[in-house]
Amino acid sequence: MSNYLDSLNEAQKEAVLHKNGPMIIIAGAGSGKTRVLTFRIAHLMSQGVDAFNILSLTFTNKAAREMKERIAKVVGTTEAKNLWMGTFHSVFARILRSEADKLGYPSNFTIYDSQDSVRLIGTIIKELQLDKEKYKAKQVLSRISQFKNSLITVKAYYNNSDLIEADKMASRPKMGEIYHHYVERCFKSGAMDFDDLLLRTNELLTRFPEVLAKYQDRFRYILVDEYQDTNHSQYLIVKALADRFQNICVVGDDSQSIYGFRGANIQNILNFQRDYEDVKTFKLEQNYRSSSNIVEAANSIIDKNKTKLDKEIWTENEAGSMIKVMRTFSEAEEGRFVADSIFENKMNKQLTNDNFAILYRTNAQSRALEDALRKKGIDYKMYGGLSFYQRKEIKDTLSYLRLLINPNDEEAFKRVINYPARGIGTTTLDKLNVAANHYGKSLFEIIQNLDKVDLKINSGTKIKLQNFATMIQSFQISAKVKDAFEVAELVVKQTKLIKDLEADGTPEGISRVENVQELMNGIKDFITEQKEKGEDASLAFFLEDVALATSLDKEQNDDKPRVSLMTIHLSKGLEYQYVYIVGLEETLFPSAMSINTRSELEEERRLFYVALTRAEKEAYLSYAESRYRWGKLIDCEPSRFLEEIDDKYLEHLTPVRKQRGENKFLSSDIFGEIPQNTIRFKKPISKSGFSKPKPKPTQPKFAPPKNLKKVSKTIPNQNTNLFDSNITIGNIVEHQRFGKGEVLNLEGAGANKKAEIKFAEHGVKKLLLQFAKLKILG
DNA sequence: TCCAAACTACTTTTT
DNA sequence: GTAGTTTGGA
Repeated sequence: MSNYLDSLNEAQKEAVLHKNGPMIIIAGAGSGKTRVLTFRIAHLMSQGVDAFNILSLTFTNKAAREMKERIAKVVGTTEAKNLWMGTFHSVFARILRSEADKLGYPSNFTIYDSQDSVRLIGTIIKELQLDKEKYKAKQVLSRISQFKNSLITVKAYYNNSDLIEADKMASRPKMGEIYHHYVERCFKSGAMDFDDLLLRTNELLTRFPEVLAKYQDRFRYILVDEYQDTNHSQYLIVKALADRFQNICVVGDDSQSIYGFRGANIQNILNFQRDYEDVKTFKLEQNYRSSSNIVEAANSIIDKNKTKLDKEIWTENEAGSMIKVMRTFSEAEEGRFVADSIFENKMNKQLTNDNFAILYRTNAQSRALEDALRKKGIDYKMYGGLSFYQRKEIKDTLSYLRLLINPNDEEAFKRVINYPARGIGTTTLDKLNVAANHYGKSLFEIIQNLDKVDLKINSGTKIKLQNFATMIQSFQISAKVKDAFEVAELVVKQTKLIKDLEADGTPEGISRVENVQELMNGIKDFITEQKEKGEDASLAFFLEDVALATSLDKEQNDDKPRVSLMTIHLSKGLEYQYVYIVGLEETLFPSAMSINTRSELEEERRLFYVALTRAEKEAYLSYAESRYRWGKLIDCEPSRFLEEIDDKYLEHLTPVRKQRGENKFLSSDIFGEIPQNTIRFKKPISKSGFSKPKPKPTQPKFAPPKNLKKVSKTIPNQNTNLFDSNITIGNIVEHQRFGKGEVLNLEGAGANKKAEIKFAEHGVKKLLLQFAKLKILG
């Protein structure tokens, strides 16, 4: 152990060696925080603390796994295994399962993801016959989420006239009612949403003192990573558990608090010293990760924030290159610039793809970047976005599995009752719903007891429902003797789910089949791995793992090194030699939603700080002058954050565009042109560098022609105005989805003009020319 | 009840 | 530009 200590600096060593009592480690970006946490846990164990008595809460399950592995290297695998380590959600889901009966929940409760929650709220809004324009399911959910994270139960809501008044003012007077129904429906379905996992834990610990005492006694040492991103609900859990022994160690960096939107409370870390007595404070201020240019530039940004703890991040690393700033005229050019630059750096420095990351503010930005990388033949992997587990076919398959584990799971039931189609439509489902609400039973209980309820459904439908119930019950029986993979296989076969997808025949259908097969492989891998580790390999646990895995946890194991694409939020805690931060434009980053209050803007600024401090060697910042957003081409202004970095850390790049014939450049090939290289020049120090002087005085030659955007907008679009075009009978046309076909007949005029077209693969269809995007081939 | 075409809303970030 | 929802015809 002692030789490990030698590798630490003074501040780190002190933090590792401090044993008892409350402590806070304020750890700047790249200051070796994970090392400190790892060694601290290892050190505690070497001092005789039992692994069972240590609870360590991390931000992702991946981080927990990695830390466990590192600890295992110091103290041995068997010992490390006994550590309680994971995200708040997964650790407390585990505890809630074993204590579920106290709260009236089944131990096999389902975990609703946001999609399930939104759907349920949508259903409730419909049932209450509320205006869905005023009550947007997503917004309602985020409001309810706020309540839950602040421990405002339905009862507390009704006792709080301020909240009621606020919702009235927002013309949503029925908020309480929706909240009430939502909580009841979740409970009846045996389901907890993400917030429930924390809220119910709090309920468990407050309502049952003996349970609290038990876990207080178990978790004698508690460590919380990324403490700046904990919400009130998490704060209270930690406080309750640590109350007895007060061996609480929180680690965090207020400058990296970026989850305010989901209820994270930066005050938790700012006030930690006030919450506990005799708090020891440790500051890790030396950055080992980044070049000093990057560290200092990042400091110059975060200095603009008013709310923060006092600390000074510094580094001994050499200055390194300037931060490169790139202005491009479109998002497509931005993509090409990034791809070219990665390619260039790879070649010049003989690096593999995994040394590069591209970070963006919103997931929607990934498309242009992916296109550019693909064209350049650079392998990449994208994190987040529409995740595998959120795809329809995957959710449907999982819903069967969920339903057999917990038949009361309403959302799962509704997804699969008529999928694949078995003749149970909305009418029947509505009747079932009415009955379920009337009897206070779940949908599944209703179809199990069709004889006892008066549903006014015909006998044919009744048989279909009974068959469905029987099928699910047979799965349940199989699940008792078979393992998760075998059950899943049975389900996929019996329900003809794959067959249904295969019958589709379209490319999308084929990829859906592949996805389901991929899921099956995933289940297989999961249970083999769990069995090897001697851990829970049940279907129920697989479902929990899926529900609580973060996007970073779901990394596909793949031998190829790949460039990483992700949102800045996801990049927290990671590091790469070369980092590209794209889309530095006003209303995109900072987001238009976050420029109204000081605190929101400060969070955006912290986000930028996080992004920049991911870089070890070089950072590239880029912005486009125009970009497609919500389907329209809009003009963009450079982000204010660019101006906030001291110019002495920056170097401005401009793409060299082909000189010969700007006409060609403006042709429809406009997005296919690839700049061959980049030219570097140091820009004179001037703040106005980012405002848009056009034409740009320094490099008029390279500045995009003023009328560029107009030109690109008016590229003849063959899709519009076609309804009065020269399409005639006998033309061969191509449709986006249906492919090639022959025009058999035309009818109507103007906007109502329709064509009857015989498609090679899809038969004869009648299409409104106004909408059918037809290309005339001859 | 089902299917396909038409329409719409979406884009801030996530456990 | 896309996914999910609504509509209308069979």
